Amino acid sequence: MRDVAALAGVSLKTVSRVVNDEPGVSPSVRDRVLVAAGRLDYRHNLAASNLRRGGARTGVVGGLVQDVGNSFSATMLRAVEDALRPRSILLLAASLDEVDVREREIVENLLSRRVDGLVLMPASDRQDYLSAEVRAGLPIVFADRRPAGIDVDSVTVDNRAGARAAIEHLLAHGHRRIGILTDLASIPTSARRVEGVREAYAAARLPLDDSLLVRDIRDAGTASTVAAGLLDLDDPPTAFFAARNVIAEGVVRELMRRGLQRRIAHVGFDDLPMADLVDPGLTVIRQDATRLGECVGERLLARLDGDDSAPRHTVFAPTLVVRGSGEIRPGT
Amino acid sequence: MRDVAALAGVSLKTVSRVVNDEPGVSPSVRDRVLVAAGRLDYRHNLAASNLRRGGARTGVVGGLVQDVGNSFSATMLRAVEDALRPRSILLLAASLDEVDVREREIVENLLSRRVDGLVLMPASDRQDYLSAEVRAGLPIVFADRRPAGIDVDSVTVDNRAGARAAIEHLLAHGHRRIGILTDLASIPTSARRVEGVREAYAAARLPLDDSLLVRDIRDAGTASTVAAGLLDLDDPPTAFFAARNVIAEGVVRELMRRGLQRRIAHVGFDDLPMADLVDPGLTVIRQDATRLGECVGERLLARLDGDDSAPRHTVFAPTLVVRGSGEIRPGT
DNA sequence: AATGCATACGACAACGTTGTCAACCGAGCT
DNA sequence: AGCTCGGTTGACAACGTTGTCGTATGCATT
Repeated sequence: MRDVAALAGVSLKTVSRVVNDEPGVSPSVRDRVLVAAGRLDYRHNLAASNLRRGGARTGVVGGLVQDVGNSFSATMLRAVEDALRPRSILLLAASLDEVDVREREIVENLLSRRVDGLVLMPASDRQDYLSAEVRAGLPIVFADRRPAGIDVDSVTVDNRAGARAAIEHLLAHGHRRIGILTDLASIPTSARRVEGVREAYAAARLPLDDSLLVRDIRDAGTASTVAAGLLDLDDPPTAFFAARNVIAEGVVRELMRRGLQRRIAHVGFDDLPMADLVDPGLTVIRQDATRLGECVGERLLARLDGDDSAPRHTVFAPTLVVRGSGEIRPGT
Repeated sequence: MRDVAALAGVSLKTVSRVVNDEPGVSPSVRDRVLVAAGRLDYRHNLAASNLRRGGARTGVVGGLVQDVGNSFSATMLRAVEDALRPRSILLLAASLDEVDVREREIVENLLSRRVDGLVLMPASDRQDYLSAEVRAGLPIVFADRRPAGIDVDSVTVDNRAGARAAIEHLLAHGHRRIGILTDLASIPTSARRVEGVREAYAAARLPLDDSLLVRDIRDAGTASTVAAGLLDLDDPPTAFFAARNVIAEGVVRELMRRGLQRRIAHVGFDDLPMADLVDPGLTVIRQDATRLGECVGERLLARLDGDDSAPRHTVFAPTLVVRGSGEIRPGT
């Protein structure tokens, strides 16, 4: 900027006025400055500008999700991005992969960068390390998971009710032995779904065979292997509940491999792009990632606009989408 | 920081030494400073630090893709993120949606923020507005599309060869009327694929019926509609080539709706998560988004490490994945 | 006792900006 | 001629840090 000022024969402040489109600069001077800036490849330094302007906004919010590449996380992030675009707020995105120390590290990093807000799909089980920021009024919105240890906005899905609906659907179709494949037990989302499963059994006054409940499944390949193991039991399940999208994918693959896709029922949690195109169509508990993301974005903007009302916890009800796989009766 | 210094009864510089883990601070003073910092909710300000340290790194790179929510873009970004994580470099992600002014705006914004590098899946047809940055040595890597107007690293797939392989595969199976559904003609990627189609026809000395070539298809719904229109012709196609993942999804859906999925052949470009699970399995030209992203990340790191060799253009060969839908013969 | 030396700490300037305030200029007024 | 006034422009400090250099202290050496 100093060089531009020198080349244009004006003061620093005048260059500042020009790059900020402030009034009170004669057209001829403005032109001289712009030419000089162009010739010197000058770029305005937003960091210095933000620093000088004091507590002003940086125009960046952090978006920490489970996996930027997963369709659920990615779709949600996209919706958040769309909500922020009108204000030209950028998104600093990162994947946590359920690793809690990574969450801590990245959050600290983002806070040092003075992000204007945080969207968090946490990997940790408590987030009290954020309490200073909460006190300071930093906008934080939890996505897909509830905060623990601090009280801030959250937008989640009723996982318990969704899982319960899935199991009730299968029970209603006559199934009594249901293979239940679920994610890391440490993830609250996953824990809630297991609770929903137990609730459904309890409500139906039926016993849940714990040997059919397998936890800590992280990818489609493992899901296939686990499904295979259950199918090889002497008394195999007549139905599966896959508590996450990649798990459902693995189960479908194993059922197809064995040609059992029309004989073993299957309900997934979380929709997959082509779930309606497999045969039979995959019955799922759908959670609308776009709607969730929109709501997260909305909350964040409200907080950025100074809304300091009590934290709001929005819970969306997931919906059962009937497509065929979940309506197969035992012994077909 | 001033407050922390005052509370701890030390100078600014000493606090700076403590927060930066510099040597030469006695344990007792260090403790006093840390306690004071904790009590005052002090956070180190990275922007000010970077400013003072001069041209040092900001630890952020921009990642501009077509759509953060699309599986191809998202998977690629994820791979880039993984490559950058060991250096704790963060990714500022944004979707361009093929809107070229948005690309300009966001890139300018990122440059003002002094990002350390740029990953760009461009929406514009020329990027000469970046030439000053190229001259200045800013690491820029193009993903999935070649740069135009500037010369920087790029990592792409051979779209022409991929499309040609798809058409040759269908021609080899006896098809002569192939419905070709493709994305915006203005996207170079898309244009290359159409070139590949023409090449295949030319090599086989067969005429290409332009009425079967439909461009500017942006989503699965439109793809379904277009496929329906072609199927309703007096002389309908016996095969489809869907030149992008969402288009393939739409075509599959329409074929299934009409129960034609075993009678009309279909080859897609770009894999879909469950493409092997539909019946018949979807034959595709697969491009490995993860591998592409890894390569982009690698190039970026090399440039960040000072590699100033001539720009490298890595081209991956997409592979034909045979699953059934592409091997149906006409008149089955 | 005088010297050397390492260790711990602080004063100050600078990074690239911008808000504040003062200075200048020519035009229009009394 | 002296005045005010709106429109331009510039000097300076400050934002929160850190690199440089200087100073003070304690301790071992001669």
